[in-house]
Amino acid sequence: MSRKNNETRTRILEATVRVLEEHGGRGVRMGDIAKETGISRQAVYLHFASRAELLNATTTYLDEVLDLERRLAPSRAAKCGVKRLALYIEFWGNYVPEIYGVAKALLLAQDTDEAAAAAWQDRMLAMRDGCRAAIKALHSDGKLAPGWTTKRATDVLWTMLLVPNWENLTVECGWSTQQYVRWMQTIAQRTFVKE
Amino acid sequence: MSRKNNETRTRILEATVRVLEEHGGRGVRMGDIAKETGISRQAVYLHFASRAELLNATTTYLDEVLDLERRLAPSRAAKCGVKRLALYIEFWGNYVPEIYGVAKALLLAQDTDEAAAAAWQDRMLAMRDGCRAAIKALHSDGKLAPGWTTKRATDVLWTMLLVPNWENLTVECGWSTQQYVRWMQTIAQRTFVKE
DNA sequence: CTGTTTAATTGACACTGTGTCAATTGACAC
DNA sequence: GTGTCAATTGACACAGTGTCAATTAAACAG
Repeated sequence: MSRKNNETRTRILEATVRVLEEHGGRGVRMGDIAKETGISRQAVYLHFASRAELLNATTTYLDEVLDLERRLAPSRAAKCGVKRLALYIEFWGNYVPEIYGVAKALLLAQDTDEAAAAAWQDRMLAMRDGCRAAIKALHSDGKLAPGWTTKRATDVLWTMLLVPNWENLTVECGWSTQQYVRWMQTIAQRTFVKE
Repeated sequence: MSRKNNETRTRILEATVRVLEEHGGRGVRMGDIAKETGISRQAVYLHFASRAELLNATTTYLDEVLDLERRLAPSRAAKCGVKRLALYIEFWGNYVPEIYGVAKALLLAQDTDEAAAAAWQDRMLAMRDGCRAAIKALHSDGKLAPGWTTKRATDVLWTMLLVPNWENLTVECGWSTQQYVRWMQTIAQRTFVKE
């Protein structure tokens, strides 16, 4: 029934996460995912219409499993803008490593896949909202450094937090996630906070 | 003869730049490049062994045509670290838009193509050297802000200047290249320069 | 227990894109 | 003219995505 149906769907999603994480999101084919799930390649298409849809569903699945909302709570509850900025960076910096494989796959699929490009765009716009909220909190505390508009500061914070930046600092430069979070907080502080 | 041979090779490279630029580096096939050149798809393989080699050769070609060395000269000749940092950012910020299409294609080819990944890596490491030189100049002027090691500052500057950051600020956020350069200079100043 | 439903399987196929190969054309050089 | 070499055409192998039809297997309802 629909019960078994959903179980397999979940098994596919779990397998996708595993295999994508293992390969850093690069060069993973539908057949690899099917094999990891323990079903035939064609059976995957009984649950997901296309590779892009599977990748997209996997990000949503990860958001649930990793409890995105709970993780976002501290930054949202921050009582001042400075704190909110720091907590948002902490949240995101710890979240990226967990979604990295899937994110990278979605990012690379942009080449040929229009739907994948749109899905990625969506996720990034959601992240942007978080950045905007942090900057606005800073602004309404009167703590936004001179020279910044809300829009421009949001743009820069958003860009700073892009996945390729985390990727470069950790994978290429050998930083730990903790170091990444600390320094991003420091730079954001120096860049956006008055005094 | 080899004369005609090289003319066609150049025509292919020119066509590659054109068509890649036009499509933002996304979804461009060997056949598209051949068509743009005005030759058959197979003929492209008489000059370049693979897609990755063509993309790689195109970056080298662009470096020559755009006179990379001349553009690098001002930052190299800077008489103080602060100036060098600003000039390097200016150089790079104005260079990226000109190589964007090819860079993006190379970036996306990483998914399946090992050689493309290596080629991109190489280019990025070269850019990193420029960053390191600027940070070292700053350091030997005694102007590197407290808390930074040369290595860590280089890592951050390098990451800041990554292509996806330029892409996000211009394509997604609508910044002009001039705005990008100005703000990157400002942020780098605030982040790395003492006082 | 039987008949129905539904997930999954197998095998085949269409389609696209990369890369290779063989046979042919056409221009230019000697 | 003959040889050389770039380029052409057409065919092919190969990998990956997505589709389809026929079949198996298991769960479920009566």
